[in-house]
Amino acid sequence: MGNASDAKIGFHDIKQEVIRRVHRGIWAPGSLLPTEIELAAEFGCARATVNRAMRELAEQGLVERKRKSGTRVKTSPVRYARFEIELVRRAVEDMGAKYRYALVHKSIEAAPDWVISQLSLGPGEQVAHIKCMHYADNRPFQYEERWIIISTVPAILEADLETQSPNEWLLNEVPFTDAEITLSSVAADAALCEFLATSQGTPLFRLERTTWLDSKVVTYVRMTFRQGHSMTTRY
Amino acid sequence: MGNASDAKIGFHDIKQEVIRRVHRGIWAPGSLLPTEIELAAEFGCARATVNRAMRELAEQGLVERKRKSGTRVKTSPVRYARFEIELVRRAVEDMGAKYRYALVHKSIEAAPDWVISQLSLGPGEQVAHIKCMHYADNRPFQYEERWIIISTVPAILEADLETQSPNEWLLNEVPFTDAEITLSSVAADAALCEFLATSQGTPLFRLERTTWLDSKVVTYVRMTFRQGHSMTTRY
DNA sequence: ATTGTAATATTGAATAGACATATTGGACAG
DNA sequence: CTGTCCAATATGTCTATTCAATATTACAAT
Repeated sequence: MGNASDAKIGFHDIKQEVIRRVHRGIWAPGSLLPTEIELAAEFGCARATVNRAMRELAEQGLVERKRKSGTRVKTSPVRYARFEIELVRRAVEDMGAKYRYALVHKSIEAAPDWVISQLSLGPGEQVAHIKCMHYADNRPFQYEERWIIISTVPAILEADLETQSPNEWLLNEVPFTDAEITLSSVAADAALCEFLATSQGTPLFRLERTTWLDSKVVTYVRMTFRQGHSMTTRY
Repeated sequence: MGNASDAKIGFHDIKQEVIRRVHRGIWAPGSLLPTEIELAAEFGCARATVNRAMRELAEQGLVERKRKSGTRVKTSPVRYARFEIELVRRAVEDMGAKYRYALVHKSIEAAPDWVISQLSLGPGEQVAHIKCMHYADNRPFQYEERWIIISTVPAILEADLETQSPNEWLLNEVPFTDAEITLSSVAADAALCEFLATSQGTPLFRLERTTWLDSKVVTYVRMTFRQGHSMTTRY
């Protein structure tokens, strides 16, 4: 077993120690850290162990690594916050409320100019334009407006969106490789007032997402939440 | 060198293949995956390689792993979006604008009731209450209102916040172990109108953050951005 | 001076083997 | 049937070694 004084040190310990040293200014922002080999010697472990620790610290944004150059402390340490993007159904059910979905509008049309420009589509590209509502305990929770690119997802033409939300349908039917999410704050316009039962100008939280399948746009969606909605994360 | 047909497969390839199989339903949600040893045999690589692939997929939220039980596809695949939380100075400078900071107010006082309750402080806890502005090219960019717990950070009493923003001061002086971030949408009130040069009721994007050092609250801050601000991430 | 090239240092990744740790499920006693 | 204990097993981690990728540096050729 080995006695208490020489407990083996793992990549966790190394991470902690490196973080401590950076915090204490022993390794200043911008400075070059010892090489993996030197650190392995210092900590009395294999280089792979140091490598894993440093790799995770780089992932976390504390340090930057480059082959041959070495590892250095980032000058302005970036913090990341990871938010869970739930399915609306889940978000509602997690609150302990009853979820209900309703399709408001579905049409096949040529993409409007602003959509074409925002998504870099070809002119005259056909899209499915969908509007729908998500309710929590029969009170409006989220208004969703979505454009699905037909040439990427032809199956949407036969999809039944009366009972299943487009998000759930897409999740089951269409894989995607990339996504971009934007969070913002918008004022309720006439349509939003009606659907979200609020008054003109009310500040609302909006999440927009575009998804791609290998450089072809799959869909662009705007989800606007009821008044007072927020997103929280801990780390 | 080996010929082209037997290129070595790496953990990246394994990740991709697992993702593909889950998407295609070959491995259904909730189902148990083969063990690392079996997968290593299938892919013709070492178990450590499979391990890394699966570890990252678990990190990503696609699968769940438990010792002895094995690895299974998550029933409701959670998507995470990771947002970069920059220092305001950086955010402004990254836009190519000139950053300017101004302290608006600093006082030492007993924490107001709502702060005590929100942060679970003891009654009569002393806090530094700070208000300040961040400008981009001399136009308002962000209004910051902050409460710093003196018993956790006594050094704040001597901090010079005329030239350095509290955020930067804290970053250099005080480590923290946990943080909670909340994003929301708020209407501009009288104070916000004045500082952010906007009109009453304008929807604004707000980021709130509480940080702890080992279960002791360090600070709570509310950062409200100018009209039109948004946060974007790609994954 | 500039450009090309080769040597070299450092991280990135894979392998095979070993031990550690948590958890399940069964054997067994009560 | 119930609770306890133990063995089997899958993941978690570490080691030592090898090779690959890549950025830097030095130096030579133009």
